[in-house]
Amino acid sequence: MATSRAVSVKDVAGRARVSVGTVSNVLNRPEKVAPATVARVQHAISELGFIRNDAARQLRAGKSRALGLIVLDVRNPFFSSLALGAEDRAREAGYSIILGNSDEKVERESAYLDLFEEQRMAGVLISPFGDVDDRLVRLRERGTPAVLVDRSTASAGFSSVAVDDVAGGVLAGRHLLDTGRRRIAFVGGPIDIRQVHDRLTGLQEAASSVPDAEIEVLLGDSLSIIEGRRLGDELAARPVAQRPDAIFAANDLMAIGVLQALVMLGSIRVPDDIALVGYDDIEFASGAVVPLTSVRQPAGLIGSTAVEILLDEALNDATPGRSVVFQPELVVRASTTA
Amino acid sequence: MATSRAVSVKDVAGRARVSVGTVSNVLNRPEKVAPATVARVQHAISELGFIRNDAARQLRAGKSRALGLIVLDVRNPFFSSLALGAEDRAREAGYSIILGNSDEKVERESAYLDLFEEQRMAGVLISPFGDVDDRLVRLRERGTPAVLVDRSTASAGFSSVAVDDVAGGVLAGRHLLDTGRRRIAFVGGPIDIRQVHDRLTGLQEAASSVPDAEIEVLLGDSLSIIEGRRLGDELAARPVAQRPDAIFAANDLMAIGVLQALVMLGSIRVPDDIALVGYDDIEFASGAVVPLTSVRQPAGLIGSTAVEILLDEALNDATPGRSVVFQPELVVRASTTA
DNA sequence: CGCTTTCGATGAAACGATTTAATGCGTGAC
DNA sequence: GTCACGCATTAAATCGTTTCATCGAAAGCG
Repeated sequence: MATSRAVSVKDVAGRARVSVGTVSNVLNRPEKVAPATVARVQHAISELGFIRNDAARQLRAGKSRALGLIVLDVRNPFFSSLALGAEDRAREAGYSIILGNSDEKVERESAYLDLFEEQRMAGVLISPFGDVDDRLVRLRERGTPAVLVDRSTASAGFSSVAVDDVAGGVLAGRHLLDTGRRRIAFVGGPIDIRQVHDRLTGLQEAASSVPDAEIEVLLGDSLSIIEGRRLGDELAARPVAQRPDAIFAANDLMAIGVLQALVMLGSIRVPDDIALVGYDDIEFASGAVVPLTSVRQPAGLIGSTAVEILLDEALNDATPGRSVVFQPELVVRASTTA
Repeated sequence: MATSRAVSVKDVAGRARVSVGTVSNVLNRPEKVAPATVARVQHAISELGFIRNDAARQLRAGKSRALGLIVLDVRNPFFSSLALGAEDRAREAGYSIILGNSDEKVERESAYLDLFEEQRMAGVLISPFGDVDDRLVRLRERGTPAVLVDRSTASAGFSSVAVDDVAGGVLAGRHLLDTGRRRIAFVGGPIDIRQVHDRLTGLQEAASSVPDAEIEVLLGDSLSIIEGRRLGDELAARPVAQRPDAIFAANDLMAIGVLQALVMLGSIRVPDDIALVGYDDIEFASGAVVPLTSVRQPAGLIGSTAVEILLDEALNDATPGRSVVFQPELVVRASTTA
């Protein structure tokens, strides 16, 4: 490597004939420095092509200027939108977002928490999969606040931003029941994912007021298109009499998978034979084979609100434990109405 | 804050009655330390809950253990998959990925490059939007190699991993022509995005051998569903005689938008009235209103290969300028065949 | 003309880990 | 009994920035 040794504040100071302290001041509070000196230093900076070393800065500061975000699945458009909302809000405040993908796996989730801990993140946003309360408490003790996204029950006094998933489940269930469906299958992922659990609870709640309503629960390994298709295939393979007349999928990814299994492979008509409701209202829901009725969540807003709260706790020592809950909204499309 | 001051190697050393150097050795090369000492130190570490400060480590090392990845749009499943492939490969090597979203904007792209430069990234992967060659050259001079993803022409001697987009365009074009289409509209985004340019070039190349083939070019502001829908609406609003009989969209997002405009709003039949080909073959393509014929790219493989090359350059000083080009593959579905 | 402010700039001391050259110590060879 | 050697450990230097106490000079005031 012909790379010459990196240029530091020391070099800049030498070139501009000032002390390193002054260079630092020019960088961080130029108003405290005489205009002529500022100009001289800045000239030296650009002449030498000086770039501030963030590691040194962080070491001194004891804290990073980044926020960690751990989501269940980056490939889910709901989470990409959430991440985008978070990123935009963070950037306004001069922070950046480090995105981690737990992929619904505890080891990966835990590995990212380790990483964020080593990096002394200014704060952590997490859509938890495993039981991370202890980890988050430890982080908080070390001065890194955490905010739970997409989880309404504020465990261990953490702030949270979420959508009322039980209400969402009720919305979906009631809609299906209102349109005359009685045998509803819930197609979900791991039940220990809180979202899955709550949406199912909402569905059951809606069904409890309708005497002849039956609910069947099918759980896959993950909330993905593939798993949706697998469970859809299972349903399609049944004799007609044993099929449900409606399906509520835990998210749109699964719903799209189910749709593929029913309509494209199983030649079952949606909604005529089976009605279908998804969750999240991702952009692709309206463009599906049969446009999907879905429970909409304001993904970007969740992300930006969570960052807002997190920064408030990180910068202003705001008390944690705040809990923002958005209300979901049912978007009716062809998959449930003729 | 009741937060007690952070525990450092010094505290661990004190507790284990060894020097800080030994603690560092236990952390980084335990085999150099007597087993009994290792045990004692590790015991102290867990007793005190010591977490290594990455900033200090990096400062000393002069280099981060992270790779930066800048993509045009995280919400595009193609890029999420690419990012996932990159992340997996990086993790195997003990590196992490910092994901940046340029959103097809030069300022944001540039801001991420600044950030990565300040962080002394071990390497940078970028799917470039603006003209970033100068920036990348500067990074390289400072010891941070860069690999271009999704861009085949290796500018300024950088390595690159991409798919032959011209070939992809030819594939799409030839398929449409083979199925009897003659008036083909290309629906794309900013033509200065290389992918858009090359895919169009491929289409034109395919058309050049068919005398009565006509190509019309419609360019939107971004490669998104929304823009696709807007351009689709434009086409749908035309009198029938002035409509094309086929559309090649620059990516699946646009194709899905076009599809929504044609089928759901414009009641134009696909493929009967107009055939449609997309690009990327994202997971949602097969589940679209009309399952989409698309040109498939191995997104995850592109990501992992790029990381592989990048790490090779970063760690082993491998010579840059390597260029890996994957061949695209046409996946035919209902949007082009009855 | 002295005395106090004010302003700008300085220099040294952190921050927390890694790395090096040096040290102590016991062992085996002669 | 001395010397050399290998091994485990240590002490000190280092990375590049920020911060804080300090200092000098110029300016304001009576």
